[in-house]
Amino acid sequence: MFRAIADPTRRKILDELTERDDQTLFEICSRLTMRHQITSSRQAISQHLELLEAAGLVVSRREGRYKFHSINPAPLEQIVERWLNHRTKESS
Amino acid sequence: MFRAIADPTRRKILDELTERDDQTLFEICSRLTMRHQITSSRQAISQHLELLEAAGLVVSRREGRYKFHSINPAPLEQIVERWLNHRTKESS
DNA sequence: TTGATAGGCAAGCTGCTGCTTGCATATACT
DNA sequence: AGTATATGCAAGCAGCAGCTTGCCTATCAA
Repeated sequence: MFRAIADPTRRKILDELTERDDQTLFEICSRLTMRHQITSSRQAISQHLELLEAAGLVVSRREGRYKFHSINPAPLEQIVERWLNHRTKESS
Repeated sequence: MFRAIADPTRRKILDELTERDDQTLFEICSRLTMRHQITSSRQAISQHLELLEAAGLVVSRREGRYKFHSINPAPLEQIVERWLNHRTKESS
């Protein structure tokens, strides 16, 4: 999970999914190319998505030949709990 | 900064500094060895601390031949701002 | 001044990460 | 059935990250 957000391309993917949910691999690819000048191949992005999904940061939903991806920022709360919530302790 | 927390040893260092501030390199080394079974050399930990300091997550204070390290979790707020604060917007 | 302690610098090695390439599978359309 | 589209699998490769090793500097104590 920490490794997942260590890569700049993967962070851009999370940004993209934050802005717009339910995107397919090809949508993400084209939007990354258009708006972030990322020239990676489809397979590269696919592998990034696999890793993000394994980290629990992305959830996917299959629909026919399409696979829609959405962001799940919940695992990131670990960071808050671990290092940021030591003075302002609230309900988790 | 994201790369800084991608390494498990560096995360342990942050944990250690969260628990107890103002530690020297040797203190951190011995505590990592004792309590977390980390067998890395002094130089390895030194390099980790350099990276953490470059990321702004650790601040240091020189005192004679000692160098005291403390945690600064502020940069981690970026993560909250970027992906977690999109529904509950509060003053930071 | 000499020795011991705390830390810094730099080169070299190894394993892993991210990427590409090539092929395979599955679904939809006609 | 045949073709196009959307995605998956796996091998191979280049670059870098983390570690070690060896030596150097600086401060303190005797």
